[in-house]
Amino acid sequence: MSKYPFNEIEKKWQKYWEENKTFRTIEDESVPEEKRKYVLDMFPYPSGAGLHVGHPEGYTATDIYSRYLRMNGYNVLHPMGFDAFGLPAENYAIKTGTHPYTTTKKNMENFTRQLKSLGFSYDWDREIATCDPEYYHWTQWIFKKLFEKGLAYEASTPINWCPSCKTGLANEEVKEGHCERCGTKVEKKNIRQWILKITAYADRLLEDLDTLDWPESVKTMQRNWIGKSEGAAVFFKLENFDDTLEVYTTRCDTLFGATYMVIAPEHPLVSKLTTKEQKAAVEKYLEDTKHKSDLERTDLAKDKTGVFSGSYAINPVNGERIPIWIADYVLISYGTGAIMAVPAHDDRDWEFAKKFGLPIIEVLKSDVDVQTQAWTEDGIHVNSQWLDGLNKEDAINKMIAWLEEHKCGHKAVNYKLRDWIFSRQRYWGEPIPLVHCPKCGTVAVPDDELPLTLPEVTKYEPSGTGESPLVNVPEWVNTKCPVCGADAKRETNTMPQWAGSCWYYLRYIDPKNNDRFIDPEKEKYWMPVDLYVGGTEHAVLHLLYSRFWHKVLYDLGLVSTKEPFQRLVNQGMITSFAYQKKNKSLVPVDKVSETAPGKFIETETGEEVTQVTAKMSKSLKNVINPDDFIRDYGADSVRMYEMFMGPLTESKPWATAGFMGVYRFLDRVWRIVTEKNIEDKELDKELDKLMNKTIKKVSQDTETLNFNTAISQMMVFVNELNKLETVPKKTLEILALLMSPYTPHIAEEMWALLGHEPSISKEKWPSWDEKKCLDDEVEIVVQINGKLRSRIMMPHNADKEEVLKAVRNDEKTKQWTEGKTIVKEIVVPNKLVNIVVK
RNA sequence: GCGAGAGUGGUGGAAUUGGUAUACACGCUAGUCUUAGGAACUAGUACUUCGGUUUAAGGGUUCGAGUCCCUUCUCUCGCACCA
Repeated sequence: MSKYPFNEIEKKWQKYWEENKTFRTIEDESVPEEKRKYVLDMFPYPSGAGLHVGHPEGYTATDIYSRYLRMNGYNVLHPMGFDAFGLPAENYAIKTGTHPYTTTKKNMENFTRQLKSLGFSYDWDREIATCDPEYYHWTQWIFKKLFEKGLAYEASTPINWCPSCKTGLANEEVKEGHCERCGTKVEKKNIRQWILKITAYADRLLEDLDTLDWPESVKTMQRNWIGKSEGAAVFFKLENFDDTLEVYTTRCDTLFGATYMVIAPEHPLVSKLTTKEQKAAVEKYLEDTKHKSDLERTDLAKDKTGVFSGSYAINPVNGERIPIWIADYVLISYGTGAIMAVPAHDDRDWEFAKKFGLPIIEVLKSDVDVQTQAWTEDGIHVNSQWLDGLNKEDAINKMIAWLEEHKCGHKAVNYKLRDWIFSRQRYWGEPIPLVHCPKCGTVAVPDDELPLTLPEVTKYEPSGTGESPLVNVPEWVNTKCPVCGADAKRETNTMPQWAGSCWYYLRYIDPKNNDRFIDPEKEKYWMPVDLYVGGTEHAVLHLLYSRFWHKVLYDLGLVSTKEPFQRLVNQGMITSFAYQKKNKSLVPVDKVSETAPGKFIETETGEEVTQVTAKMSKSLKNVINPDDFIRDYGADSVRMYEMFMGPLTESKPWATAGFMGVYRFLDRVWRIVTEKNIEDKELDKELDKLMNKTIKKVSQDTETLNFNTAISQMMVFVNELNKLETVPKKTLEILALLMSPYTPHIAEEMWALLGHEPSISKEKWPSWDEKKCLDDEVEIVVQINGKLRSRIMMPHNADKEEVLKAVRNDEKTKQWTEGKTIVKEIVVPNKLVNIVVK
């Protein structure tokens, strides 16, 4: 009995594919346009921990799809690379002095080894790394395009600042108000930043979502993130000042109910509006809010706080004096940082008005007493002079017309989307290719000086002043102005990690081009990406940023499509089993024993625990390392199990027992090929039918990415073959072809054992004969009043009368219909008959 | 609070989109075998008082509902004082 020698087989074929460049892709012009496909994975950050089980899930899915397409005559671009700038390598450098490139390179080598050990059919000649100067040359070049178009600007903006690490942090590096690295409470600090004007593209980013084949959930998240809202700007004259206060409102029709105004503590008019009497109180309030974190400020459950400024505004519609308050429930970052408060019809305003004793005026007919609770539903206007009796829509239109006529307001649109803070005070990122000249201002580094490479530094630690470690390299910072030649200084901020991933899918198309970022002919050949598979965690970051950059490139005529990723599929997360006590606390896997099927206890205490699914974590001891399984059971098993677990898009738990089932399946296939009699003989009718049905199901399910059910069908087919004494060679050839996208190593070996030349990946995908998939005789289900009562066999496509005749003669049916009146007979061809009786 | 999605055996999950619920796999039970291997093979495995009953709970539409509609509950994810 020979055991399935996966280790030997897998090494052998990986070597073959590499040496023969089996998966090298070229832009073959003879392939018609509709036969060119670009299948892309989200490239990984090469962390020190190596691949986790989530990586092979998405990567296997695209690999199966790519191999399937190639066998169906498509020219497929399927590349891989590394998102190689990133904080872990830099933090490690701060701790140990090891250059981030050294760490990153080592990790990339490890990732490459792991990816190759899974047998993915990437064209490795197209590999890229975002930290490679040949690559970031063009990241800098694209940044220059943004800069030249006026889409990059400098501003002083408050950012998250860790006083212990002496550095600014990205939002994603702040966990619950504390520094992810050292746990220190994060503060706000004003730092000079480079900002990209993504808001200029808000409308197009929103509208073009409709043209994409993306999961509805991701589109919804992007829509919410962009957060377009339509309303009006209203100008309020200020009492005692020759100035106006502008607010944004979606309900300008409730203007008659505005009883006070609120401006954010950061609003530029705060000091001007604060009267002498209120000065002390306002200053104390500003000091208090400054120390609150974003989390504390936006916590819905907290009490409203605020302070009266001492000044008044004039309501433009009725000339009423209304007090101006300062409160942190109004955000400076949305709208104008000022609101008109209508406490009768807004929960937040109502709560604030109650706390500070401000008047509440009903302007929409309410079912409740607005003095005791806010009415936030619709209603007909009251107490609103010339709006009384109107509905919401008509009142809004009439009010906007009035405001425009009297020049105290106009229609306005607002977005939640803010401009993208693009600079980081870090070393390990792309240098921003700009020079600050005292005479010429900020000037771009000329194209022939790109790439502007990172200099060597002795210390990776950021300077204490909120600047990047690059400020400590005077010979790099001090330069000449490219325009006038005067002494000038380089920009020392670097780009965020998102920069490199904004356009990497374009570089794969032309990865070695030293003259331009992409050859337009090649770009036209492959773009857009036909299938993009990755996790859902990038729904509003990478996937929004890259759409933005792509649209800028499109406007410059540098790419031919409006959108980069035509179809997006989110793979589900692979979770793990964990065990939960009655009090909902989780118990590590190694502290639990199974006493009976489905019964688990905590070993030490004997307390009953229930099996639940949870994210993999070190503390729960339920982390699965794919390397272990590849070593012990082979890459084909890992690939196939991850596809067999369930639908690609669902999150599902890793069950090692289930994994063994797939391993046994491959072992069984191996034994059939190596131990059974294989003869070149005709298939009997039943086997031929099953084979054709299998080809059909596997083809259709692979096409639609329903890999789990395709695998089920292969198992059904193999279970049947396993019963045979002598196996027809044809069936095994077909099996090898069907398996080859899923388990390419064993399929190549089978193909060779059956006497064929490699590589099976170059063979044509098998086709099925629809006629052979049909059964001559079909089972017809007989229902009486919708309940299953009998089954009869009928020839395929028997006509209605024939079927009914047979049903009436059926003994069991007779028993159920005897003495009753037949009201109706429904016949579904080849499936069922339903007789309704009384 | 708002938005999106999901609830099917002991477990992961099928169900040609309104037509035989539980395919395939795991686990379990019994047996055969022995190179004792996370082996292989055979049979069984939703519940049942054997009439029937079952797709989170209840109601509706229909000849017929896991699938469509309404109500409720639970879970997951995202956003969250966005004026």
